[in-house]
Amino acid sequence: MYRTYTCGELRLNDVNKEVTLAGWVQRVRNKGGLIFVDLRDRYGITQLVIDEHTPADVKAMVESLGREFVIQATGKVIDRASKNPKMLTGDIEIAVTAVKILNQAETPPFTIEEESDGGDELRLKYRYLDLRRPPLQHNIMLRHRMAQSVRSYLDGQGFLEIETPFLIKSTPEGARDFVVPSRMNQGEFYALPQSPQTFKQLLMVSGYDKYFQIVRCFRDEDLRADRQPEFTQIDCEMSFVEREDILNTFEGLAKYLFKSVLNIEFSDKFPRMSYADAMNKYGSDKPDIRFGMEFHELTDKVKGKNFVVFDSAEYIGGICAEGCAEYTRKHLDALTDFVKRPQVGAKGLVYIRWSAEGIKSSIDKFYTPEELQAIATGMGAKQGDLILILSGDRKKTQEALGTLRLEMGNQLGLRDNTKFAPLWVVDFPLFEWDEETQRFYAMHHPFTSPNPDQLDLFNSNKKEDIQQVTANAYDFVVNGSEIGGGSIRIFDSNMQKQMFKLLGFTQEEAEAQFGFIINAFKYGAPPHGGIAFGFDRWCAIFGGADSIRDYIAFPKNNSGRDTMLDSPAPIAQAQLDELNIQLRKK
RNA sequence: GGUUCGGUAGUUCAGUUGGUUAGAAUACGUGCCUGUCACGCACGGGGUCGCGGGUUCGAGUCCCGUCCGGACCGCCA
Repeated sequence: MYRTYTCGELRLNDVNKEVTLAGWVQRVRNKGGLIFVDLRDRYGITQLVIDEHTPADVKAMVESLGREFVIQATGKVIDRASKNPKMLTGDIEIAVTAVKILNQAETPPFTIEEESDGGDELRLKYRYLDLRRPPLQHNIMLRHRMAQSVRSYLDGQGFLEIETPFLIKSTPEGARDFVVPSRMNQGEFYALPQSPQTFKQLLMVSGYDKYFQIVRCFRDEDLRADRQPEFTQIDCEMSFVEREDILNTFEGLAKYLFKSVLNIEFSDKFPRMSYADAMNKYGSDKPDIRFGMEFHELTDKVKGKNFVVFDSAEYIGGICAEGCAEYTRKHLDALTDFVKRPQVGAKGLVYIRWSAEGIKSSIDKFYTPEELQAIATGMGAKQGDLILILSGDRKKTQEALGTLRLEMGNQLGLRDNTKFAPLWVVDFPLFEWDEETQRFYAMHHPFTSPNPDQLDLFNSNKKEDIQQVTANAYDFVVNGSEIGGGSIRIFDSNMQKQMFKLLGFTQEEAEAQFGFIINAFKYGAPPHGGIAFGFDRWCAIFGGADSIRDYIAFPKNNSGRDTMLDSPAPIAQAQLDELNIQLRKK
């Protein structure tokens, strides 16, 4: 037997037990006559002690230990002379009588402790070492608990976990596909699924009325801190349901996870907000409602004072930053630079400071103090507050103001990662008009149904009507992060035909791409709908982190590379020959 | 595809206007140390300043190119 206990479980009431532990040497503190060794495994750290009672050969062996050696240590649990209240095992230590080196280790390139000295790139390259660190181990364990809770809840609700294929067919809509060449069908390619969307709808046709899967999905698009080319979804679909049924079922899942993983209870129903409200109040379809600072539209209130910027703007809106009237000119300039960065895209920033000395603004030339005070009061501001105003195109300006709002939230410490504000966003537009290609795209996907009260608009074929159609779709948002989204699907073939028509598909194109599902729907498709959650993101949010990378055991870097494997990589000529693929010279 | 920041010791970083032998911390090695737990003290080894070119009497520092990495925009139905 390699061990009788783990390095995390021994306590004062284990004193005098003869134990054997196994693990990695985190640190050796050699005091001369007295040596301490921190022995680590995934359960914790236990201190080994070598003193004058320890056999000389054991002491010599301990003196030869290096960081990350794998050892087995036997000894007696003793009450420590000097306890460490910061450690769970800090009341005891092991008086070592025997040590065996199970494996030596080279000195690792960074320190493997709570806080590593290594940079991100290096730690990704040696991911297997980074994963030894307690913070990463906690993340991986959190992910495990989340997955178990999801299964336990959905199983309890009668859902079946059903696997769907990874080698499927490429479709030009949506994200770029990862493609896989077929050896047996030369010149043809599989695609890896962006999601099991069509399969789960087929499973509804097959009568499995509650389906779920914790499943890997693939998208060949550029990465972000919260986006990986392969990621995991909690993919769900139900039959004989309306929107309300779905929202209730999965609000139940969310509450179950909050309770079982974080021990946070939500007694009230999660708030719901229309897409239009979200854009008008927060400039985002995934608003962070941990704090207020809602937009106030000023478009009709501030025009006509010869301030050309405002007079020519389609939209003027502002936010009120409570207690920020004392911001210095330098600070305000920095905020101006922030919104003028190309990523945000505002042309400038107008401010109104309402301090004890009175009202001061960047537009004093055009507005009297009384007018400015009226604007401020109309926005619910009081003395001590700072008002920030952007103007321009409606959508772009709202989005920029939304970015500024989040920045102010960050600066004012209003975005506390231990607080959670879940939210359903509903009534999204069904279509997005693309100027470049002069056609509509499905905002969600082409199987999303319009809201039941929108059918006249949906069938009208007029561009201005179509643009207004809202979808029977919903997103689940937590703390400004989109955690999940779904819709009630189209199950009527005439409605599906109209959908393809509006998206600019000919009958033949629709047949070629989605023939299998159109066919399937001819044989008795039940009304159905579903939702998919970004599992990695959900884990990161629960862990209070911005990046999903630390919740994925082996993630890719910003350029989609695995620096540990050094992939992607070229393949052998023989492999290419077998696939009948010839690489083009650059 | 774009914007922006970075690449100097194993690691994390500093390096002034272009000027002597490129520094610190940490890690590593050796020695001392009986209550450490970020142990302490002393000594020591450790550098193709990402790579290529240019300007200059002289380049870690300035210029051009290139590679790599981070954040973001586009993209992500």
